[in-house]
Amino acid sequence: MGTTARGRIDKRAAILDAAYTVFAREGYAQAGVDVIAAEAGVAKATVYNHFGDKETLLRAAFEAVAADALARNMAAVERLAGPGDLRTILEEVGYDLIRCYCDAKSWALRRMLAAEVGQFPDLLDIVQGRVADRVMESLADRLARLALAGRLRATDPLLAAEHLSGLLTGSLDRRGRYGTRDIPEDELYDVARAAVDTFLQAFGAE
Amino acid sequence: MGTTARGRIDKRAAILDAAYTVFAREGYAQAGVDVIAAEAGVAKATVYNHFGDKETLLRAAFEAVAADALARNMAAVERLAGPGDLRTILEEVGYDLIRCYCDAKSWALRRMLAAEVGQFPDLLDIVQGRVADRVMESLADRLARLALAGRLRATDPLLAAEHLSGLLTGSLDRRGRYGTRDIPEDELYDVARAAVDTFLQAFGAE
Amino acid sequence: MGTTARGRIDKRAAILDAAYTVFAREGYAQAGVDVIAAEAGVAKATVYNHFGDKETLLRAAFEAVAADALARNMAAVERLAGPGDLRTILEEVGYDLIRCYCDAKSWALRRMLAAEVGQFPDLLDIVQGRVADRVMESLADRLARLALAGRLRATDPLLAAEHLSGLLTGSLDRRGRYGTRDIPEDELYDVARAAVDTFLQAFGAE
Amino acid sequence: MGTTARGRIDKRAAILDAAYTVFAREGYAQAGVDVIAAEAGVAKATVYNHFGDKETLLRAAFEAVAADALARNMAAVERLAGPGDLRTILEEVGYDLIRCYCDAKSWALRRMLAAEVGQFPDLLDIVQGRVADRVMESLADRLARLALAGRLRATDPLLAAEHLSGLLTGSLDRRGRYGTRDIPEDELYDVARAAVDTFLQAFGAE
DNA sequence: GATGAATGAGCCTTCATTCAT
DNA sequence: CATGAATGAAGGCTCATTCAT
Repeated sequence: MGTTARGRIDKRAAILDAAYTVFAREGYAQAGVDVIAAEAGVAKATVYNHFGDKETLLRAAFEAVAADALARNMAAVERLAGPGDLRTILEEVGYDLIRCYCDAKSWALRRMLAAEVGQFPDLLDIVQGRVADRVMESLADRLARLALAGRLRATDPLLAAEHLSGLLTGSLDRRGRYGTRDIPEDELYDVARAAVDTFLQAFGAE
Repeated sequence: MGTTARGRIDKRAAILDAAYTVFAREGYAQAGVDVIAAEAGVAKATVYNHFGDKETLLRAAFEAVAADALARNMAAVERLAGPGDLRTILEEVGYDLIRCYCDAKSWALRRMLAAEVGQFPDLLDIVQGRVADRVMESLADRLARLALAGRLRATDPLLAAEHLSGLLTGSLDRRGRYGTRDIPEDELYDVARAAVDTFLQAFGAE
Repeated sequence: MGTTARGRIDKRAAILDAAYTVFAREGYAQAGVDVIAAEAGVAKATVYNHFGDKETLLRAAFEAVAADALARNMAAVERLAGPGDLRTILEEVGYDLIRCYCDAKSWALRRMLAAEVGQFPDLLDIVQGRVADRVMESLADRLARLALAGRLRATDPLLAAEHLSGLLTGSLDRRGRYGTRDIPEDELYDVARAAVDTFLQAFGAE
Repeated sequence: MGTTARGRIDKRAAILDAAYTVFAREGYAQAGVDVIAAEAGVAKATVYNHFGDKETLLRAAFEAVAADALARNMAAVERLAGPGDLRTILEEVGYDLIRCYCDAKSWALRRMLAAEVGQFPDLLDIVQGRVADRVMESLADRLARLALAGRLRATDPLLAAEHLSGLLTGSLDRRGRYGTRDIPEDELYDVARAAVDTFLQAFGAE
């Protein structure tokens, strides 16, 4: 009994994992439900028992990954509160955010979103509404507190957040070739440092 | 006489147009060649006579759109040379670049690239190698000349170009919902102005 | 319980049967898998579930018919062992072999083999290696025993078998118009009798 | 003018040749008219200008090859009239007939006939009516004359012809693997000698 | 009469989905 | 609930044939 319930949950998780892996690897349309089932180690019909149809499976997989991405981005942003040298902190947070952006699952999330936004516009709500917007708001909050504390120039904090974000990620699609190339760690750090440098030039106190 | 050749060329162009439209609307995998043929007003076999297979058709459509995008981006960047108030010029150029970025075909180009880069890595060479990189280099060239002329702070021009670009486009995916929402013109202008403002704060002379 | 397995086996057999019928009637290339599926009373995809592709289906159908033909030819040849008047026995065996040769499925087998040997050379191994050669060897064996028993002239038994076979079947392609005409039973018997007559004239003891 | 007519005839012959080559190589159904046209060095439409459709082209090619085969078989049979040692003559004629049978074009003719007799029964009339039957009748004629001359036992000459033919060709399908293997010359000669030996044993005078 | 381009029908194969066990 | 088998609706591609030059 407990075993069964466990088995059931395990299977569900295995399917979700397999689905995301296969969707990310082959794209939603090209991904076969047989392949997902095989990768999850279950029968094809079991996938349907759990998720009803392929579209629902996509959404479920999206939600799982989006939740994970949200948590990791939030954790990065929240470190902006602490004391210490502002440039150093910003560089660390920036680097962490870049790392989140360049995570394989994040690349896949954005690629799949771009691919399917036309067919499934509600995926945007999952990714943007539940993740990107919240992260951006949170970042703006922290920057606002820094401005209040006199450590940054006082401006529209949302704009500052957008610009920091743009400086950090603006070159990553090109550098990472849309997720098909792994950017070396030190290159990532250079990107973060340069972005923070420009950001502080523009938004630094005084 | 010329009619035949014209007719042939017209059909080829019509197919390319239709292909891009349908690919952009439905995604590469979901797009049916029959639909493309119907939209182009030709028989399905004619599509195959011209392009051999669906994949080649995708590449050809990509190349056509990429060439167009290149031309329009280049035209925008080249205006950076002229005389006049630097902020004003930058705002205009920035606005034009944003307009290029937000063109329906450009959205589609990036979405399709993201969607299919896993299956067709060479699309990256078309879009990035032939367009994005060149535009960025060209932008860096112009910024370098402005720095030489003492109108900008002297720094790595490629970095400056990347940062300007990041500031301009960093928020557009979110604002434009990956191309599914039309951003009003004045919002675009605000974005350009804010980006240029931050850019000049960071890279302005003095 | 058994019903499912039965059903599966039934379907497989039905598909094989239908495939052979349709292949024989229309030729491999012209035969549509939909037609085969319809004739078998299953969905087209079921054919592919069982056999993977059309080529494999052809081979499977060949093998089934070849196995059947082998059994029937062997049964005929094995009767050559018994006692009794040699001429009578030879005539009966000869007649049976001719009947095997003129069976509708045998005509089709040879026709399809001839038709497709260029594209699928391994069909030859199925038909010739597993059937024709074995029957010929078996026939040679029996003739050898008859020679040993002094009932036939002692010669190369394989040659004798080939010649008996040639005498029996040499005129059948013409008479049966490659399987498109049914040869009357008594004509078949005449052919057998004449062949045996010539055979005994050449290979009879004394 | 003369040049044009010549060119026209040349093209027609080239198409017929190419058609037979391609039909023989790939089979009627698999053979593409484009391929035939390419092999003939003309445009596809030219093939249609000359022959109307693929079926007619097949018939025309058949007729050309059948006429050639008839001529060569007849030439072989006619040598049966001459003086000289009967066994020697029979062996030579038998060998020649076997050579005709094993000619690449003859294999192809029979293979294609077998393949398409179901769809185009009239091909049988071309091959059998115009060639096989006539050759057999002609052979029977010669054997009858030999019997009249006391050099062969007097029997039904048509039967004798059929049996000689069966002895000669009975093993060739197997030996030549339906035309996919070249039988060495000396093996062919052995076959002829053995067939004639058995034939004379059965039908020799006295 | 010869050609290049266009066509429409058809065919093999795949795949999301359902059903019976 | 998990599974193996079955299905129907497409979809990419080919090819015999026709048309305009």
